Amino acid sequence: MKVTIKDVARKAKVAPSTVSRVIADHPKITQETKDKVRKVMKELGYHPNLLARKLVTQSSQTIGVIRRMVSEEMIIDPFFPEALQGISDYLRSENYSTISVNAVSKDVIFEEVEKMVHGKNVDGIILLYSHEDDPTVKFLIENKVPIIMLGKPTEYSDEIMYVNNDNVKAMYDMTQYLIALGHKNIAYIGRDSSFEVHKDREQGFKMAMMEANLEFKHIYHSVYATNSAQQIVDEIIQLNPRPTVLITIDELSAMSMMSALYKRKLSIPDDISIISFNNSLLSKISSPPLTTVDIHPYQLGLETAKSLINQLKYPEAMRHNILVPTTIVERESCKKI
Amino acid sequence: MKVTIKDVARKAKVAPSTVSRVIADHPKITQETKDKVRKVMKELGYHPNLLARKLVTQSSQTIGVIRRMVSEEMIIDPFFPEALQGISDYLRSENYSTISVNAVSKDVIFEEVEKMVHGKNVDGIILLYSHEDDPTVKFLIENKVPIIMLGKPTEYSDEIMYVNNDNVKAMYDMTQYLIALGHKNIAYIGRDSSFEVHKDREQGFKMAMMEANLEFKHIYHSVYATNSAQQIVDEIIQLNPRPTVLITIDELSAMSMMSALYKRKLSIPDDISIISFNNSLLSKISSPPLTTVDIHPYQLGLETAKSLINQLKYPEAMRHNILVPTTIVERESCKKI
DNA sequence: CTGAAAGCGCTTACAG
DNA sequence: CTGAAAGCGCTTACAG
Repeated sequence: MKVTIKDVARKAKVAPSTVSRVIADHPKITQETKDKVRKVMKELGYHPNLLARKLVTQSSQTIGVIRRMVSEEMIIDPFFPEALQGISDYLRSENYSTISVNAVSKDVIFEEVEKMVHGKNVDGIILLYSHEDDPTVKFLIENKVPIIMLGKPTEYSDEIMYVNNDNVKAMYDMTQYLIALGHKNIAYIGRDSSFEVHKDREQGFKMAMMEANLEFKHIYHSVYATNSAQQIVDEIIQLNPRPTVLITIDELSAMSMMSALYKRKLSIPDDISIISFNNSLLSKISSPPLTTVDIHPYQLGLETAKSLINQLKYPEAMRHNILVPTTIVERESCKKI
Repeated sequence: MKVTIKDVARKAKVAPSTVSRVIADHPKITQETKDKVRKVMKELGYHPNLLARKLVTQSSQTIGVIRRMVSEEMIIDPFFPEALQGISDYLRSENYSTISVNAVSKDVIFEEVEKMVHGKNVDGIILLYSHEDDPTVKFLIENKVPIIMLGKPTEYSDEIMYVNNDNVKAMYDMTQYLIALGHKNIAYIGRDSSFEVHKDREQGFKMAMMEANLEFKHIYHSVYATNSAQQIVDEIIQLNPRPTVLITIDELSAMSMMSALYKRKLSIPDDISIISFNNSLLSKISSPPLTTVDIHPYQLGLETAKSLINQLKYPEAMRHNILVPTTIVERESCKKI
């Protein structure tokens, strides 16, 4: 039933080592023997046992992709499937498999990562999140595991290569865009700033406002839950003067703000404008379609994977981080005033 | 640097086989030697090499999760991350890893599955899709790979165990619910019926309409692209009499319909009602929040994983399929008339 | 209760 | 250009 390299060798009347070399398409094997061996492999239905190969080559040809959700709801954020697709498409093209860990709990993540690193199950790790004081990062650095971060490292920033957007600039640009449209009273709805991305975005917002000599007093930090959105919206619409535009930092946040606004009988963008980040399909099909910053999640994922594979191939190469540019996509949720 | 079972054995003055038995917590090893060996493992920082173990035990302790997207946009459907989470949570609890394949192309999927099966990289496969004439399913059956399907098999239904909702009943119930609310003129927006789920839902709809002696002439098949949504909506609103409610079969479809309706200045649910399926966070935060059928994706995923692991543990056990019940969740997108 | 030995299915110096 | 041998790091009958 199970056919191994020995069976092939026997039937083709060569040594197992020769069969192995044929599989690897070793240049010094004659075409003749290659053909002969390959024919036998076909006949016997031989397929190499990858486990055995991994054991001897000491390489797992698989990459661990670690994702942490701060909240249960983050699971449906369209950023992740798109980034993950970029990662797995690239890894597949390089003949790597991906094994993924996704959890809310820091401890679960730590355990899983420890297990896969010590068990030699992965050649490298992609970290899809970045926040302060993360034991997993510490562990990976100490064990010299090749890693790359999609996002911006808070610690060990000299040792971790990363791929990211320039989030300060992205938000700076977006704010300038709003100002150019005539908006002066802008409300900013961010998120928990223990994540680097949110710190950066907030900073970009403040920079642009300061430069334009505008006040930035309406800064909120939403959590994913919907009632918090309603609460924020209710606060905002009672402000006098009322902000003319809401900046949200992802599509899920934008959607819940819109819901809350509709509930208060406000229409978008006639009564109030709203903009967001990501530009997944969700932005296109929302009502109305969202003006948004395209952060190119697929591209981010792809570059991240590429960068890690490069690290594995050329461990001595110069470290360098990659910034994927962002672009503003105009749709119908934001009007000129 | 690298510490193996031999190093531990030497330092603990026992045989490697004893160390191995300590790792496995073999009952016949005295507590004394266990303690001694474990102490040395700690001191040396020993961690078992999982690759080696897998090779000798002929088990990979990993499950392949295969997903096929009919369209690029399907990638952000919130059904999948929730189902996947259910799967990976369960697998982790049983000490299995998951390795995933996600692609649009049938050929890519087939190749990847072939590679992981032949390479002994997986102990079993979870199929997250079901449609006609799928070479991957054929391959898995022929190679006697343990599989389970989340969805309903079209072929080999005697050989494939599956976990599913009763989609006929789910849609039948929903249609009855709408009829009870006073809706008589109902438009149904389904999808490509080469997927089993869509056939079943459509059938449930027709059954309920027939039973109530209502006509069901407004049946559309949307694709994921937004312009098709606008087209369908434009057709529907010109009908005379105009349908009072739209049935959509997932949240993405619902969102794009709502967008298209808003563009034509119709308000939901005052001018027209809309209902959907899934009940992820998206339904809650949409504007207005969607009345929807909860198909319990997390539970579906969990049961699927559980069922596969059971198959692996007890290969001789009776096959049985699992149906996860659905529930209607009332929100604000559908009114009584 | 523990050890010596064989073996899982490959790859890769080392010879020739 | 190809083969014989050793070895990757474990587990598991088989002895004792």
